[in-house]
Amino acid sequence: MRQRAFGPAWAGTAGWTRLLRRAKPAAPIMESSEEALIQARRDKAARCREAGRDPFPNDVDAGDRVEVGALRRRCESALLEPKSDQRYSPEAVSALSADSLVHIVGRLVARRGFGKASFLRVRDVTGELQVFAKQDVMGDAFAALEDIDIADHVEVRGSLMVTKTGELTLEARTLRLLGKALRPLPDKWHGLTDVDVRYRRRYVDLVANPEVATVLRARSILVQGLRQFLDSRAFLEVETPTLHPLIGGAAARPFVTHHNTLDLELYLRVAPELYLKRLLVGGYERVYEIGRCYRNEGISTRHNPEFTMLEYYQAYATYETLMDQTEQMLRDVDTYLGTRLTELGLAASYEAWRAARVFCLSEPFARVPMRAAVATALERASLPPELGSRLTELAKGPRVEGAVPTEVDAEVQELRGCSERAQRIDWQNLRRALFACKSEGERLFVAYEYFAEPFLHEDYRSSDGTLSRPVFIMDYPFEVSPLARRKNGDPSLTDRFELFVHSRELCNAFSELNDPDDQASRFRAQVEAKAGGAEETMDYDVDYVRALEHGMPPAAGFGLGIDRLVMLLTGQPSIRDVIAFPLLRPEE
RNA sequence: GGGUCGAUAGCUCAGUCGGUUAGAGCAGCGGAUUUUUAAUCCGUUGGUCCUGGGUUCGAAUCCCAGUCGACCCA
Repeated sequence: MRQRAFGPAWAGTAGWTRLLRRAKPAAPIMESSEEALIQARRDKAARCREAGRDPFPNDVDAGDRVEVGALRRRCESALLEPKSDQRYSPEAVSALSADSLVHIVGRLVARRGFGKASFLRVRDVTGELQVFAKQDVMGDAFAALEDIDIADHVEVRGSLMVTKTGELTLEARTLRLLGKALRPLPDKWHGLTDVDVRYRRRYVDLVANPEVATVLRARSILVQGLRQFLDSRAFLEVETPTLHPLIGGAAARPFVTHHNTLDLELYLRVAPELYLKRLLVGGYERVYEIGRCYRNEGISTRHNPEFTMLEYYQAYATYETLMDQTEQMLRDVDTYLGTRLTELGLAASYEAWRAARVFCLSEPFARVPMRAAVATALERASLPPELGSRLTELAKGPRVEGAVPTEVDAEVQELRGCSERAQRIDWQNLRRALFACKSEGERLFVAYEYFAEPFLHEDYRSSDGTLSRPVFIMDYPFEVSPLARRKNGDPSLTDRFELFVHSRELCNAFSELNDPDDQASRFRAQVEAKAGGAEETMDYDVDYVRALEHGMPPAAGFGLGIDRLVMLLTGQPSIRDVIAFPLLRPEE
């Protein structure tokens, strides 16, 4: 794609130079306002060069550079009460700094000129600091300001002072351009709001909307927190292939690709599961992988075609062990997030996210078998309890909208009238889904999805009733769980749970199926389903069955969508808000 | 896939019932200003009104088709 956009790769440097020369006409033609803005900045860069100053120097001595955040911490004792006002005592600051020179670097984000003086605002990765540039202090160095624009990278050396409004300020002695920005930043007050442009030019979004940078930082912290949690429990982080010859590990449509030398059709992995369990066969008892998975599905506020998943596998554990561990893990990473953000001076963001949460992690999570969840849901909707065993009849109604009402339609009308909640059930799609079912297990799963899942946040509440309580839905039918171990005493179910937080699916885990013969029959069922027209199925993985035949220890496995975890804990409504570069249709 | 809404200056937005040369704020440029906080004041540059058709004496505005996006539903 890149090569098509920029010309053949072999064009080389000469080609580039020609292109650049052509792009810079002798007499600038202002075809648009944007070009004029860029040209003005080019002109300033040219002026710098003429004066012997490189607008893109590479000789910054960062040895004595101080981060703005460190500077503020250093001056913390000079803060006046209340400290939240961020006002400083001039005497205290001057006593602390003792007139020593301070060196900062960063991007110029604001500027207010006063003739022979100027207020600048410089931002580095830790924060922002005001700079006061005065001609009488800087002398000839003051002239450097003429070639500097908002958005440029600069370095400033000077001494700390406090303005009469109490703001900690660097009084500049020298100021140097470190990197010319040829394009302006968006509106300083309104920033960049066009959602499409924000995702396409995330580099601008991050500068214009600092809270975006905080969310992505939170993502990084959460991944770090998950690693710490697992590392401290003797898990081994591993990497398994993302190029798979077979589809396996999840019910999803894959991306297809091709290896030239092997002339091999390959799929981008939909899940790492089957490789991780091969490692259990090989003798590792605890492994995990945090990695990208790819599913060829639609794009929505909850789906991006590539997303990051944590999967871990623990030998000699069951899904019950993992439920306890999951509660602990979520509480631990949330605490870690708060701690780290506070250390970074971002406590306010964390507190705001936390205050806005409509769920609670502190109380024990609910644990509800799927059948019980359906029964409860029917009861809460004032629907007849025997409805759960009449699902086949429900599926028989005509599925075409606007068709002549039949007895079943009349029945649905009656059911809908049972309660306000019964009206909110998506009966049409429920029937459509039931119609496609080929087993009791699938019908139970569909009943759960339509009767219970959308209402979990209403049915399971914190002890004071103000927040929703996370709930483990347990014991999934084996037909929808082709890799999970059957339940002792009820082979129609599996030892599996999914965790829902405020009705959103977050985790999926189960005791692993390690009986190779049972696994083989499950694969066969998948293949039959595919032959029957199902699109989201797994392939029969002969090698995986062979691995199981070598003996896999009893184990439990766990999966968690990292993107969804970040959305949940940082209160982001769209998955695109927690992915730096979400998939978009190409420009033009 | 369906529905709703949207696209006007680099950014954020006005634009009446279809009617003169499409406006404002920010940014930019020129000037004034040595403690500002979205600084202020004076002047000023900048437009493929998403694209293509149509209706009309006349279209940013109305109609049709398309592109892209957001939200909701599937």
